[in-house]
Formats: sequence, C-alpha cells, structure tokens
Amino acid sequence: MTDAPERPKVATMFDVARVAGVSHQTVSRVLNDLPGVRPSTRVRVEAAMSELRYTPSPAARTLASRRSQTIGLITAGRPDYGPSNAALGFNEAARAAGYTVTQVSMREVDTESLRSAVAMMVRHNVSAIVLISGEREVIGAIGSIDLEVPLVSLASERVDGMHRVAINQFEGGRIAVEHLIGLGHRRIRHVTGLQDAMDAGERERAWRETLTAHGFPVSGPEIGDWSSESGYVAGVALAEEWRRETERFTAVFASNDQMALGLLHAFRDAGIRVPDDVSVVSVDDIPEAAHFAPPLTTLWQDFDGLGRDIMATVLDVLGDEEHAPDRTTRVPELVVRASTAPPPA
Amino acid sequence: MTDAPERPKVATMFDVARVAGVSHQTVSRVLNDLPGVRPSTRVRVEAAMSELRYTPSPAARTLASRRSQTIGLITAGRPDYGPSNAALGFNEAARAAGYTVTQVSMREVDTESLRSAVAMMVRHNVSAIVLISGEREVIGAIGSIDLEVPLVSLASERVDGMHRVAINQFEGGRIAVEHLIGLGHRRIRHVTGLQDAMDAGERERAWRETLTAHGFPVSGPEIGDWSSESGYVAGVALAEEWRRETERFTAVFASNDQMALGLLHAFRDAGIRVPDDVSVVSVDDIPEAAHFAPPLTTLWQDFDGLGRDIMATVLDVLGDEEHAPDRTTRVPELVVRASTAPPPA
DNA sequence: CAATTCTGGTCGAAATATCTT
DNA sequence: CAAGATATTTCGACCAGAATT
Repeated sequence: MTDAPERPKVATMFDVARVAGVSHQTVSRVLNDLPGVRPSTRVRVEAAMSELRYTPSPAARTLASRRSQTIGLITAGRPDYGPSNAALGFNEAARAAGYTVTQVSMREVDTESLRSAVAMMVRHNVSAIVLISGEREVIGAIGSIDLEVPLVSLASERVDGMHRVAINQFEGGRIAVEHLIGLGHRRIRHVTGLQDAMDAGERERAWRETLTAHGFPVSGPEIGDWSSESGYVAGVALAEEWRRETERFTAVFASNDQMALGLLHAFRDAGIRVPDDVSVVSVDDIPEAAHFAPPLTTLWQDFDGLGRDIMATVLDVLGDEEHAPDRTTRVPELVVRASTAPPPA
Repeated sequence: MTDAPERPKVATMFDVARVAGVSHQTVSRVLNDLPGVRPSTRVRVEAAMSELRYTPSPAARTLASRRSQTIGLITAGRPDYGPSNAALGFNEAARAAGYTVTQVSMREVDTESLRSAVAMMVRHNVSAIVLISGEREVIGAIGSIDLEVPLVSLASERVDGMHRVAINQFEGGRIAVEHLIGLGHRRIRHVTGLQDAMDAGERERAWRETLTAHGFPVSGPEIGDWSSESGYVAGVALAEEWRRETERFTAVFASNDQMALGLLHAFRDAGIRVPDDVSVVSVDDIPEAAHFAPPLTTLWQDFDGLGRDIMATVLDVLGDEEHAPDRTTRVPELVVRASTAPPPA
C-alpha cells in the first residue's frame, strides 16, 4: 500500500456542484445568499455542501473578492486589566459575527511598527482595524497613517478620522468625586493616570470640574502612570504634605485601582489610616480590589461590554461608513467598600 | 473628471517582471530565495520590487502554496497576568519571525468551540497552533481533536501528541518552600491554584515532596482557584484553624499572588500578623505584589521569555517536526520582601 | 551539459457575460 | 423579458517542465 495522501483533500465548489447536479456558479450563489436560485435547488446544494463537509477556502475567497472577513486588532502597552478584558470581549464578539481576528500586540509603540502593522493588515484585506490603546500619541500616530480601511479605536476623547468607542470616564470621575463630597469631603486630591492617556485626562477633568462646581479647592494633582509604583510615589508625596499641613486633604481620588494600592501602601507606611484619616476611591474594580487593605471603594466598568461595543461599531461602520454612531455612553458604577468614610471631625 | 479608482491598485509579480525585463517566474524565484538566478538579474528584480513597492499577496500565496505564514493562537480563560504576558511575548516574537498571528480568545472553553476554532485555523492553513491555557481539560480536549497541524502548548506536565513549553513550576515550588524552611518553618500549609491547572499541580507536588524530604508534616492543602476571593476563603479557614490549634502552622505557600492577597486579607481580619505570626510566600511577582500589606515575598517568572520560548519551539517544530525539544527549563526567581520571616519563638 | 529563464497549468472561489427556458 | 442556470475570465502567486543560453 502506498502512503495515505499527504493532506486530506477538501471539497471544492466543483465537488459540491457535481454532487448537487448543478454548476459551480450556482453553488457560489447559494453560498453568498445571492438571488436567482430556486428554493428547491438551493436545498439540494445545501445538502451537498453538508454531505461533503464543504467549507469555502478563505484564501481563494480573499483573492477573488478582495475581502477576507478578517479584522485587524492592534493592542499597545502592557496587558492591563481593562484593555485585556476589552480585547477579550471584542475577540469573542468578532468570532460570533463570523469574523477572524488577526492580532498585533506591542509593548512599545513607535510610528514605524504601527505603520508596518497597518500595512500588513491592509495587505491581508482586513475589513477594519481596531486599536486598543487609549494613548494620544498612539492614536495620533495611527491617525497620521493613510489607511485605506475603517478604523475603530478605544478613545474617550473625540478624534478626527476614526470611529471611537469608550466608557464615559468623565461621568465616572464625577460619580467618584460626588461620592466623596456626599460623605462630607471638600479637600479632595487626585492621582492621575498616565499623562498621555485619554481616560486619565477625562477623569482628571471630571475631578477638577466637579470640585470647582461645588466651590471646593483644586490642588495638585499628583502625576501617576497607572502603575502601583507610581501610586506609591504619589502617596509618599501626599503623606508628607499631609503631615506638614494644617489644612489637610481628607480624600484622594486615584485614577485606577493599582495606583490606589500604592497609595494605601504609602499611607500605611506613614501611619495615615484609611478611611479614618483619609478616604480613597479609584477606578476599575479589578477582582483584587475587594481584598486590599482596606477593601477598595471603586468604580466598576463593563469592559466585556466595551469589547462588544467595539465589534458592534465595526459592524455599523461596515454597513454604513458615514453615519456609524460612536458608542460612548456606558457609565461606570460605584462599588462602595471600606476605603471611604466621612472625613474626621 | 471621473472619480479616483476605488482601491489603489497594487503591483503584482507581472508588473515587477515587466519593469525588470524578466518573466514572472524569475520574480518568484528571487522572492523565495530559490537558486538559479544570476546575481545581476536578482539585483534588477529587487530594484524593480522596491521601485513598485511590491508586496506579495498573502491570499494568492496561501492559495497556491497552501501555506499562510500564519500561526493560530488560542487563549482560554480570563486574561490573567501570566498568560497575558506570555501571549504578548509570543505575539511579538512571532511577528519578528515574519509570522502573522490569528487569535481566538475564549473565556469559557468547551470542546465544540475548541473544535471550531481549530477547524477555522486549519482552513486558514496556519503553520501551527499555539495553546495558552494550562488546564488539563482544555489541553485534553484539544488533544482529542485530530488536527493536521503541529500544536505547541503551555503545559508543565508531559502530554502526548503535542510539543510543550513551560517554566519549571516544580523547581519554583521547591524554592519557595525551601525559603520558608531555611527561615526555620516546619509546619507549612499550601493554598493550591485551580485544581485543573497543571502549574498548580506542580507547585502542590513540590510543596508536598519538599516537606516530606525534610521529614516535616504535610497537612491540607486548601483548594483555591487562582482568584483573590478563593484565597480569602482559604485564609478564613486557615485562620480559624490557627486560632483553634496549639500546634499551629507558621507559614503558607500560596500558588499565586492574587490568592496571597486574599490570604493577607483574611489573616488581617483574624488578627493574625504577617510575617510575625505567619509567613506567606507565593508565585508570579505581579507588579502589585510589592505594595501588598505587607509587601509580598514571591517568585518572579519570566513570562515574556516564556512567550519567546513558545515561538522558538514553533520554529523548531516547523524546521524538524520530530525532534523539536520541549523548553521547560526556565526557573522562577525568589524575590524576598516583607511577608516572610522566621517563625515566632 | 549545466546554469538560467520562460511558458503554461494550478490553487478555489468571485465576477461578469452568456445562454436557456 | 424575467428567472434560473451555465460558461468564461479573473484574482496573484506557486510549481513543473520546456526552452534558451
């Protein structure tokens, strides 16, 4: 006996056509749901397809139609909780919609790598490119590239030339600060996220405007970069100030949970009790937040839903390029735990 | 004037051939580095290629050659720190090697979704499939699928029918437990990771065998699932036991940092001081670990290197299917912080 | 004859034009 | 002239054998 054939040969349109007793072109028509096929023959063809376990060849399809049913996903930066979960939600949604996802992840972003990633995706005839980053520099860089494909980006600020999706970070920040104000705080400090991040900007703006609207003082903020370490550094500075001043701040709004963890660490080192001396509220509600010392009051965000929003927007865009609506209306929800309390008397 | 053409037409082999004054086949030869091309004509062809900004069409290439220079990546489960960073490292390494990555992420895994993901990838003519999961059920499920493509999986236990890559978790566990023993501990408890996870199994085995080798008692372990919440639950149980018994345990080895965080929470609630009453050591060294209360002694792991190992193994496998070596020799490194100390006198 | 280079067929589907009733 | 189904050409590269030096 000779060896089995190297690769199991798969059925083609012609095989299906033969079995169904029609021409290959008719097979193509039922495949693409085109009109002009009698229901009876359509059924025959479909039967033949499933009998032969026929699956169209993506490569042939792409070559002939210049469309690949693929979406390019570019993620930039470290795999933090939010972006990772949004990417996961997007990936699942894309698959559910019948799309394949080609992913390029990069820790560091420079225009050249971005350009080559985009070029590669365009060459693969992706239907759209999705960018999960949220940093202005990255978004600006990709915006400067002449991509011949629709672009959907995670971005909480308005950006020209692309469709965007976001959770309403301004509203989230407002909720956090109002929560503190509702408890009686008025001297509320802020630790920002990465300076270049749009989400961080929106939260800072919300903090500033909410305090201003109430006529409370705006001081600071401390600059962070999302990391616990930066939160710790900010916390050390804040703790020192707290010990020095008489008109002390009584609460801090941190732009994410990791930085809040660093803050708690610094405050603990400095003998500042949370929430007795200072309240802390932050953003994300990572699964660990419930077990910080003390358990963290924070804003929960639906990252999975955000990922689905991205795919929904992609589908909108593919359906009607012009008036695809941005999806930016999801609002974070406050989860109250033990890191916030009324200010000391 | 009429509109500009819908899509900018890209150059083909024929265009290059015409400009270089050769046949398309010669272009193909220089493209694929095949022999039998005079250096002088090779230069002419290359000049023509760059002049026309020629890039070969992936679709046409795949169709004709049945190879796509693509690797399929399947990730299962929540995007935790380790797997996410390994996936990132892999993605960057794959790109550096000239491969495209098609990714399927799923939160929940069932055989049917796995099967369809694999089928889709095979239909796309991927060169190999990479699985990042580490759970026996998932690995078993994909192993039961007849995939006509090499499979490389993250797996710290030996598995038939696939190549595997892993960090040496047994050795890591040994290092952690020996660290505690070196400090004077002998009653050392363990909180496992997800029961079905191979990494968790290896660490548990290391804990058990190391204690046994020293003639110390093995009691427990508590069963966790990687989450802080499960660590907290285990911690509550351990704390209660600690209060009750006279022969108390003096240290706990937790299978990851998140669970250690839950442990710390439970111990704090119970008035057990870490490290004065009980020492805690765990695994991963997530960036937050340095800011836990107290800062965590834990095992750092090179997930980025792990991701690169995966790609290196893929390249080995593609080069020589049979004797591609598994890469399982990376060893975690102990990072000593403030959660471990000698046992109370 | 060996080293090059060329011609023509192939991959599997889509798109368009062309018959049938 | 509609519908329905059939031929033919095209997408852009790979591959084998033929033709050229």
